Amino acid sequence: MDQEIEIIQHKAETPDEILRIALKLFTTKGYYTTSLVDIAEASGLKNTSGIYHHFKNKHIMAAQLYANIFDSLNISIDDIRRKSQKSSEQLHGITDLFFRLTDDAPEVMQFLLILNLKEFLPEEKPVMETAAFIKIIKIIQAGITAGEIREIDPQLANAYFFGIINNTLRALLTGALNKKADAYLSQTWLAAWNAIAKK
Amino acid sequence: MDQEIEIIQHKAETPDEILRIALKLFTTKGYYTTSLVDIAEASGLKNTSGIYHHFKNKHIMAAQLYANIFDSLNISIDDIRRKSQKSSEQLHGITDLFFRLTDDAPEVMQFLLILNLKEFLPEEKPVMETAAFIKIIKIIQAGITAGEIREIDPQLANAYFFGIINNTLRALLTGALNKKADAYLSQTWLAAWNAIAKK
DNA sequence: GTCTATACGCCGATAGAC
DNA sequence: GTCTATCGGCGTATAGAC
Repeated sequence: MDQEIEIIQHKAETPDEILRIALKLFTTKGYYTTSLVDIAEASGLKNTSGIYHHFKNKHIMAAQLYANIFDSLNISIDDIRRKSQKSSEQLHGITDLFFRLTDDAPEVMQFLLILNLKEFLPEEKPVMETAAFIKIIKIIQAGITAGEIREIDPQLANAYFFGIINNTLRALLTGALNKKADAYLSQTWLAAWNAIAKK
Repeated sequence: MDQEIEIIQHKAETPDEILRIALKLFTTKGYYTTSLVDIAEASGLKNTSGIYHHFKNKHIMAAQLYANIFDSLNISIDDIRRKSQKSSEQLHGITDLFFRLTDDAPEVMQFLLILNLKEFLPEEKPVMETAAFIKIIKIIQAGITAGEIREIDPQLANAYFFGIINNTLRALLTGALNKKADAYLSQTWLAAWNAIAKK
């Protein structure tokens, strides 16, 4: 028992740490209900001035979060596509990723699934037009061509598959389901895949 | 050809008309990005004062919209439950309702599916705890008991079924799918029901 | 590069004439 | 019950000392 240990009030000096804290606040409170004072306080700063040292303004913080999240998603999807040729396995990989993120980085999934991005990032591409999600549509198209997935509008197949996946994750993020995401992974994957699989 | 007819700039005097206009703006622009000046202008008023005549403040407009929408949803679900005993038919009725609303009152579905209500109505019940949605869980539970729906956590079955339904409607509302909602109704109902039906 | 202090604008809200 | 005028406050953003 080391009684000397002090509770260190964590101070976030680096831009990345401040961004992480902003993401946390944006996803729990909302973008417009989070003031720069909130972000400064949560970062252990006395002022908003420190924030302006790293970011030109509040909006650019949101834009950078958007870029970071969709970029890393895009990279992850590239990885997944490289590991396997089959659409079913690629979709399984993406499902694994989303469930893992829900347990390990719920703010990221909140950003993707709960926030109304169009409201505070109107100039950014809608989710479905980002590189990452265009690739998902391509995976589905390939699955249809290969005969793994039944022949329906790829956008519709996407809505069905990720409807089940994302809505389950939404239920987890809002507390309607209370185990860890991982506990629902295998059965939810099956339900989602069955919704679009051929035969 | 009646050349005398003038384009009448519509003026919204009644509280209900103003509320409808506010809903439209909240769902297209967002709650915080919609000012009372915006609402006044869209209502054909020169000032915000007219609005304060009907509503104590901006927040209460959102709260009233919330109450109206969930109340009428609750009533509709009661109607649907009265018409049939079978869970499958009740869920079918709710699916019909949601698709019809998406075509006829997209702002209402936007309010339910796209807006992050917790951000500007933090004191209201989360969607899943409203009377309407508690009844949906009851319908699913009854379906499990009756052997129509397979034996899984009702919250999970709800996530699957309405994952497919709502995500399809989201795709419609955001333009990823471009026909009328009605065009996707029958196949989407089938996909959603198959995701939870026994055997 | 973090502090104090402060400017500036927008928006919600009110008072009061008509 | 709609207008004019205006207030107060909050939140973003900046200037400048240290």
